[in-house]
Amino acid sequence: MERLDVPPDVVIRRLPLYARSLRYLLDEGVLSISSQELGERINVTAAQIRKDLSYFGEFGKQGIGYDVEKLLTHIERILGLNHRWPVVLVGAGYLGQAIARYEGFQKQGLQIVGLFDTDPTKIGQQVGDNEIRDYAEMPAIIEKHQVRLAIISVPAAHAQSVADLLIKAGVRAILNYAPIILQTPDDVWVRYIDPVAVLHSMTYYLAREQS
Amino acid sequence: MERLDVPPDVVIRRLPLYARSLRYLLDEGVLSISSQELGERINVTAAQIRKDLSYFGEFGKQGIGYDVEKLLTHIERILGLNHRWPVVLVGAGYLGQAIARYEGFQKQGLQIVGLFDTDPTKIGQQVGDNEIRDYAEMPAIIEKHQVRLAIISVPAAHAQSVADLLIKAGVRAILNYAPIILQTPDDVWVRYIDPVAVLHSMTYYLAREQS
DNA sequence: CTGATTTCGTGAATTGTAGCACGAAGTTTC
DNA sequence: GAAACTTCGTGCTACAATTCACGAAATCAG
Repeated sequence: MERLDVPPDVVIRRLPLYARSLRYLLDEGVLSISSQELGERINVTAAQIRKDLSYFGEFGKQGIGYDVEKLLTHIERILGLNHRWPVVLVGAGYLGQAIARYEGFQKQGLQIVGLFDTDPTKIGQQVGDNEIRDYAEMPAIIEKHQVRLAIISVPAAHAQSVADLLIKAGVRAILNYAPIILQTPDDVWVRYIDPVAVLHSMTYYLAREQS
Repeated sequence: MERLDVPPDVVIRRLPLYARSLRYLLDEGVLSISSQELGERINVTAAQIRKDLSYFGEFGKQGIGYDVEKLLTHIERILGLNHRWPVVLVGAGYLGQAIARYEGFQKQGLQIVGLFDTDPTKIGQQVGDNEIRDYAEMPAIIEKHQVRLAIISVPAAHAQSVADLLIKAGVRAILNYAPIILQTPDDVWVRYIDPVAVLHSMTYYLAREQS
């Protein structure tokens, strides 16, 4: 039976973790895996994996499990990873440069096609494969590559105005490293990378341990 | 009435966001704020904020709202942010160095007391206030500063063994930037920073937009 | 070929989270 | 100082997510 329900966002967020684990398994030469075993690797229950996948079809075989390569292909197609996604990166400070140099993006279908900063002393510098450009060039680059995905790594004080610029130029999804909540239209997706908040949530538990 | 329920983890994860917003409000000179207004700033409903806070006490005043400074102090105390937390950072690649140089940690009560790498050419180099040290010095530094919080920014292939070392030396909470799920004892807290997974969950929606 | 075993997919039950809505307590207006 | 407002804290309800548990389908052992 095909499911017709819309998959909840929590499920969508787990799919990339399944995909990554399957990539590692493929590298290890594992051909097939059960929901049980996969779950142990990523600390998720077997039932959850089976239910999550059931939103998209039937990919497993009773008594056997899942064919690693096939399931990976399915999940990548579901996530739209069967083609490359052009991404612009705004903010070329230490963090922005580290992001620009990280091969993990390029390897996983995310191609940084533009790196921007306002600092005139930085503009023109080469960072990995990218040259740092002025904000003024952003709309043209976004148009040229049909970019819909952006990463913001500018100081908090500038993040909102950068987001506004990006959205005006056609960006529909933003990954924001700046420690501030962005106000955006309903049809724009925003997610946050917030290490300080994450650490602060852990200090809560550490503070309560009997030491 | 005092609540006796254990606050769920989702609530604990939101507290740092409330705290941050209150810090901004304090800087802006705002003295008092309603749950409604605070909610609008961080895209959370007013009821949720009130309910979250009710796990810890009664901090507001009917008809008025919350005293910004007082509420911030309360939340910081709840999160254990009334004192500094020593942190070790393992992995001094581009990302690790960017993290080490980010002032946001130091400003928010997180003090990096050790920066480690295995690369002999890096050891001894200065990165911001920290010198890159060999793994061999980790246990001593962790012991000396009573470190319980660590950040891992090494390649995925080494993350698990680094986590094992850290835990053995006394670390109880880990923020992991490596794209791999760590296997740890139940009494160790682990959280992940995973920008590729986050971007991949957004490509799902982008791939489905009528273009 | 039969019985034991494995593992999937999924409805049902359980657990967890968020939001509503209202009494209470405070402020503001005139 | 009374009436209109504002806003909190929270019991209750509705919604969402997770886990259980079982029939079905496949494999394996002898």
